Amino acid sequence: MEPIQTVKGFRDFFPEECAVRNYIFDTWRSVARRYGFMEYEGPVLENTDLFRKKSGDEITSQLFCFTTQGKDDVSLRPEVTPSLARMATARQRDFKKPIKWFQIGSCFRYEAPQAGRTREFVQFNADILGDASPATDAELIAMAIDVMREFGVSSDDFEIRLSNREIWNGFLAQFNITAEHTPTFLQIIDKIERARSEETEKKLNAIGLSLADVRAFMASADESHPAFAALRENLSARGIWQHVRIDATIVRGLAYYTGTVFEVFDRKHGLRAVAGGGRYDKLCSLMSDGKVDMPAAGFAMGDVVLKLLLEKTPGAQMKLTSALLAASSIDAYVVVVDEAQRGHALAAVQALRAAGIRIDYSFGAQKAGKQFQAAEDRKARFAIVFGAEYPEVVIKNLIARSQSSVPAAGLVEEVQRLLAEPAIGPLIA
RNA sequence: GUGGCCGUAGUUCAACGGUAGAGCCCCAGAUUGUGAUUCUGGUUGUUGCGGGUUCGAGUCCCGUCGGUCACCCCA
Repeated sequence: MEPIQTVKGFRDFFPEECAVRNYIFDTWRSVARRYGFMEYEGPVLENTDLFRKKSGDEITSQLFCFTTQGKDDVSLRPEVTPSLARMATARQRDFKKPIKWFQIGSCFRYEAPQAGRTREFVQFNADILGDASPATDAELIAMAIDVMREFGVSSDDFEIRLSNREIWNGFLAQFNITAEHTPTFLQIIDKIERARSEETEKKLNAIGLSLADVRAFMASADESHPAFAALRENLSARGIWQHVRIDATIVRGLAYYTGTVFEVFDRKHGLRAVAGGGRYDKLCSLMSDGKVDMPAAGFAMGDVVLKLLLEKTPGAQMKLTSALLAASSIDAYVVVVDEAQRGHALAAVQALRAAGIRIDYSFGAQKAGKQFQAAEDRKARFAIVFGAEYPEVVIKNLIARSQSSVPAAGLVEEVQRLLAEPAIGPLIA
């Protein structure tokens, strides 16, 4: 019989990987809450029309879509912004503005898996709706920066590449290029650093432009451009403008963005963008058929590229390792040396756990050596030994290799006292 | 969607077209109340799957599935 493998591009999370995933989620969540964002969640499965409405029919080739028994045409979500737009516009009068929401959840895209790209991935989404000011854009960029710093990724390792679609609109107007050419043009700009210049020149000529004009404009679009003035002032006041670099080639594909656009890039490893986002003032109107016209901006960060970056960045690697150890270790392992004391040991296990102490022990009779080895394997800080001397109980510090003895009646208090002391030894978080 | 490379024990990898192996891991013992080291023994494979060539295929060929990388795309 053929073994059943995971579906192409989907992942198992064994405890080791699951701990990494939890660490990433916890970090995202803690920064978002620090910024005063509220967590929400939408359905993983949506009517396919929701995504067609935003992006057009051709996008369905990269959707996980199928027809249900009830003949509904549905898709696993490739992103959460359409769901967010529906939710926010449906009840927008119930929420004071600005609406600051974040979300963490799986998304799905039917694409060829490769480095930094799977078919199932988790995105962190942060959005601010109902406020069109540059202060909103600044808040989102600041949060993106703080998320990276919270992971231990420094300015040596990442940067924010910032642009604004308005500056290209101004450029196109200056050369009297009609709006119908805008998508084509932005696609050319998106690829300008990767494509050969003859190709780019040819494509630009086709819509009445020249590469020299575009290059000249890009060189002029530095941080002194008026489109960046308010953002620059805001982020400078926070002391984080140095993370930002103006890069006019950032246009974010063909999406719904209308103003500020930015991406988070690693600076050393040539990875895909870690995060991307920007202002999308027309999307709510589009998704609500014009009923709700609400400005919005947001960004999304995926877990796959982020994890690659964390593993390649020494400072982030250290934080990750210590978080993993803290998550996987236990406080104490109860060693039953004299099986006659198992009842007393179980009572102590219950009492210690009730006090919030992380305890493990062996289910059956085991030689003492095995039990101490198990305590070591579980990265326990203490071993609590139940032997013939009961009601005296031995508490052994597995790091310092010292031991003491307490009456069973005072065990919980004594263990709490010992745990409150700073651990002596390496790598205890 | 296109192309390159890869697929052998739980894992990391060997094996000229000629009997499928090793390290690690795991389990047990040496060791009757203390973690290391060491030693001993043990479990595990239709060589991803399906065809073909051959006296004989893990090895060569075709297909397929999966992994990986690049291109396309990247909401």
